[in-house]
Amino acid sequence: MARVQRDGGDDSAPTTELPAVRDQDPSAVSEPVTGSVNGRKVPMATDKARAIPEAAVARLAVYLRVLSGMAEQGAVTVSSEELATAAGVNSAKLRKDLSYIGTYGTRGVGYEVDVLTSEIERVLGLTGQQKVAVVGIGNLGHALANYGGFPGRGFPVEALFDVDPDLIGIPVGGLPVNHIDDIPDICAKRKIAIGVIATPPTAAQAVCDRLVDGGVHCVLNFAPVVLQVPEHVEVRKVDLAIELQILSFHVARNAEQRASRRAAAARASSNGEVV
Amino acid sequence: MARVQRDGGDDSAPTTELPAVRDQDPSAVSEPVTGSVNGRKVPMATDKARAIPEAAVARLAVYLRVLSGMAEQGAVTVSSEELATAAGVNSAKLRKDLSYIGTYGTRGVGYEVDVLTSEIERVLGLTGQQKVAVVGIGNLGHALANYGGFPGRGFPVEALFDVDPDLIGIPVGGLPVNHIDDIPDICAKRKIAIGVIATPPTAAQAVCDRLVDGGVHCVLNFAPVVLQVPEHVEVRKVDLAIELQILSFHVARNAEQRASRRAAAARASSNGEVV
DNA sequence: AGCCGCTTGTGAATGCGTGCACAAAATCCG
DNA sequence: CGGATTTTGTGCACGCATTCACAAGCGGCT
Ligand SMILES: NC(=O)c1ccc[n+]([C@@H]2O[C@H](COP(=O)([O-])OP(=O)(O)OC[C@H]3O[C@@H](n4cnc5c(N)ncnc54)[C@H](O)[C@@H]3O)[C@@H](O)[C@H]2O)c1
Ligand SMILES: NC(=O)c1ccc[n+]([C@@H]2O[C@H](COP(=O)([O-])OP(=O)(O)OC[C@H]3O[C@@H](n4cnc5c(N)ncnc54)[C@H](O)[C@@H]3O)[C@@H](O)[C@H]2O)c1
Repeated sequence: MARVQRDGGDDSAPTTELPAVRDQDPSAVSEPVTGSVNGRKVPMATDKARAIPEAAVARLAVYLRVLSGMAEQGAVTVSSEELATAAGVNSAKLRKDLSYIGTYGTRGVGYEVDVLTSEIERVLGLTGQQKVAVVGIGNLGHALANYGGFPGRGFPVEALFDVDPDLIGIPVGGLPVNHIDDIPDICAKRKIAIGVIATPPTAAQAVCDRLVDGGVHCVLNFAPVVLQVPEHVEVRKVDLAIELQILSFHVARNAEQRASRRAAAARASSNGEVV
Repeated sequence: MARVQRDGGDDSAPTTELPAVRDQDPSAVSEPVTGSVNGRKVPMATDKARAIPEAAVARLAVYLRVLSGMAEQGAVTVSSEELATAAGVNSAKLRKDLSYIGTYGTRGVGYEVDVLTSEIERVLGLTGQQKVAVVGIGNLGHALANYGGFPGRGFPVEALFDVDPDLIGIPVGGLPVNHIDDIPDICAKRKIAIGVIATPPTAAQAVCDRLVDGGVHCVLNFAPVVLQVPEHVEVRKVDLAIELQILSFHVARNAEQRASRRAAAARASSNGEVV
């Protein structure tokens, strides 16, 4: 059963733990069927030590960016309250998120900006550079290849691919475009860690397969299709049409809410309720 | 207190409430279902009728796209199992998602593709067109303005804005670029529903404020900053750097997992365990 | 030194979301 | 016509995530 795509918009992740990937096999194999008798946490995970909820990981990345902004402004320490407001979250949530990665705060004072920064970077695996390849150098691919924000944050774009003969060899953002047939070779050779798919939807699955052939374990997919990948490959998708549709849903919801609230207000104007 | 940005990657939504338009209406309105009687929970929403979890909304949009693909291939009915696999989710989850919007399936048969399509469209508010404005016509803004996938899905791009004098008046994707000072006017006049921000981060908040001035209630933000908006405005963000960092985290995690698994395997090689 | 105020870190409660498993419905078939 | 078969719709239980609330800890002030 191939692992499916993890929506960039959703969440609800099973807390990326280091789990027994196959099935755990405790001493005695329990009944596969809803054995409600789950004993207790199987010994297993010798280093189960950290299991950071996926939702927390996403927020840690936000904290990191906010922190870097604060560092630029000369801040040395920061309290959970400040950081939380700047990141747009609840301060309790922020502290809990930070507690997943260790105890680096000083009670009564706050966190040291640079310490916190490097600890988050460590946990997110940002200590080294992760090389990126972009496939599909069209409208979007051009934008991505030219974007300075990636190399600036430790994600150098080190390979470009397309199928269009007119593009092959042309430099985009200082890097020549290669043919997609070379994806496996070049990715393996350059140790590409992350593949970005910006091809038309029809080509996305084939491109993804080649990336996987080239040893790429992480894929960021802009094409509006659900990619099938082997278990060890992590896919995130960015689907703008879906983002718009979610917004659209809120428009509809609000409109109707307003409508029914008007009705409700009219109906229950006698009460002193304040909403 | 300003409402904060809702991460496009997160979720954890308080279950957006739903219209519950036509459909059956149970004679007696049941008590607020989950109402734990701790005194606190105010009577609240009189029409709390149905609430669609935000996560489900995102998936409904995916189902919709899959359905449209199936319709093109001439499918008339589809089972929850088929649709679920195509959408990359569990079939139980899919059925539960669909149950939020009503009961449109036929037991033993499945769902009629066109019925399901239009019902989802109705719930998502896709029956009409939602006009979109793009602000910041740089690398990314150009790609967005030229992208045919938006108009094709009911989201016509009807205004472009930038601050660069060299760009003003130039048509991009068939639409001339206007100056950002005209945002409020033009948005109000053209009834723009959704604003897309593709400016540098420093300009994003100011641009957002102007969009709100122009009556825009929904914002899709590509700039890596947390926007502060009034309560009634819905913001979703797409942050590519954060997507990459999340992937990076998984690389690190997997590496660590592999390492510790090797160790564990070596340590426990005496057992007959098979991994 | 000792107290006070501030902030962290976390136990516990609650709420959501997911997935299982099954009853209810509808069709098919003998 | 009744039973076998298929597939929906959902009650239920579990586990993750969020939030509250507070004790523990630290620095500074007197
Ligand atoms: N442009 C946007 O703003 C935008 C927005 C949302 C989603 N998307 C999605 O991103 C993807 C790319 O969009 P775009 O606007 O850049 O499209 P585009 O047509 O401008 O570019 C697609 C590029 O992919 C190349 N290509 C085609 N087949 C290929 C293959 N088999 N292997 C490698 N490359 C191949 C084409 O030569 C072209 O250069 C599409 O899936 C689109 O749906 C784009
Ligand atoms: N290009 C990408 O692939 C990419 C990827 C991830 C995130 N982003 C983000 O998207 C945003 C845009 O990226 P880009 O690569 O298109 O940048 P860009 O520099 O190419 O384009 C920015 C555009 O915004 C315009 N602008 C500047 N100030 C403005 C203002 N006050 N009001 C209106 N317009 C203004 C500029 O004139 C320019 O046309 C940035 O925030 C960037 O971080 C881009």
